[in-house]
Amino acid sequence: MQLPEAKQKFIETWGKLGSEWGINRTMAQVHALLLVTPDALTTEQVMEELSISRGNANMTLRDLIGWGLVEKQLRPGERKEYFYADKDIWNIARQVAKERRKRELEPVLKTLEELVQVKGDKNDPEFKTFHKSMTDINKMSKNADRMLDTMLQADESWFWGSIFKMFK
Amino acid sequence: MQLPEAKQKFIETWGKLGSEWGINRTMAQVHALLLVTPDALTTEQVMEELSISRGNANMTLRDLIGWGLVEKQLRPGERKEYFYADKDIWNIARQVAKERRKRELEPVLKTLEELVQVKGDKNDPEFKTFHKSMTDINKMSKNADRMLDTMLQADESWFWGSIFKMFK
DNA sequence: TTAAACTTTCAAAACTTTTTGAAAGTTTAT
DNA sequence: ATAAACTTTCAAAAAGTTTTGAAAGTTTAA
Repeated sequence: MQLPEAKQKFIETWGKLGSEWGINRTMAQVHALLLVTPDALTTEQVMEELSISRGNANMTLRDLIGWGLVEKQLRPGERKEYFYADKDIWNIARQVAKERRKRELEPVLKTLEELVQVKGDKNDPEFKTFHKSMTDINKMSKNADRMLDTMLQADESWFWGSIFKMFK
Repeated sequence: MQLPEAKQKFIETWGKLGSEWGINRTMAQVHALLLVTPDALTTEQVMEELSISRGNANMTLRDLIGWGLVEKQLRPGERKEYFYADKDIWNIARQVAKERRKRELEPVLKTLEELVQVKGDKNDPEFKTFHKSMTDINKMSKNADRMLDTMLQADESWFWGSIFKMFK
């Protein structure tokens, strides 16, 4: 397989993976493109490479910046904006985990907290089952959340830090 | 908040979370319904409770069985099929992780393996960036995969087993 | 100023996914 | 063998999501 074909395949694969995990396909594709490109690209170049419209390219690039995955670069004497993706995969994973936790997990944790509080008749099986499920899910989510938090700060924690070094 | 309202809220929340993470909303909702219901339900009851069509209920229930989250129960002397969800949240999480790894991560790992092999000119920055990204992503994915695998078998591993006990 | 070079917006169109419901299929009891 | 009770299928419709592109907005240089 030659480089251009390989790039295409990577963009396609990354896009598919993204969409299966709730990330807009185009966003994942633009990210993939920037990941395999040594230097920063302009909106125009992204449009060109992926055959997408200006509006789409613009919105997607802004989203990627919002996710902390891409940065805008300005070059002295040039008006165009250039976009560059961090290529450290560990940073990328961290960043995505962080954002999704904030955007999607946190609101759920808040709701669960409420639902655990719901009072009812302790002899009613309906209530018992509901309460147990809420308590269990809440407990596990909180633990997962704490664990994620610890992992995200792994560099600062000797304990997880040393465990993760095994995997880096 | 009263029980029926709380149930509704949980079903809604679970459904939303599912769809944000690439799981069909209805499937997550049916699962949520079964999670807060002490006993097994029939297709008819699921249709009724969630106001969905027979076809949809049937397909969704079969999908849930395919994910290993729900089991079909048959009662002696009855023709109807009853559906029951495992309520152990640790099992649920394990099961979902296992399935998604198999369905979505494995194919990506296979493609990455190919892409790492792609040969090219070592002085071409295009090639260098591509190759480095592929190698890094591949390495991390493999590690994540190994880690997941270890976690899924945590019960059988003294090392992770003892770490996870802290979180259970 | 002005106009050229860019970026952003958003309503409408295209596309994708999910849902419906009626018809076909299957199983069981008699 | 029949028919009632139940489950499955799938084409068409609805719902949801993403993309387009032209127009509006902004910034900069002269």
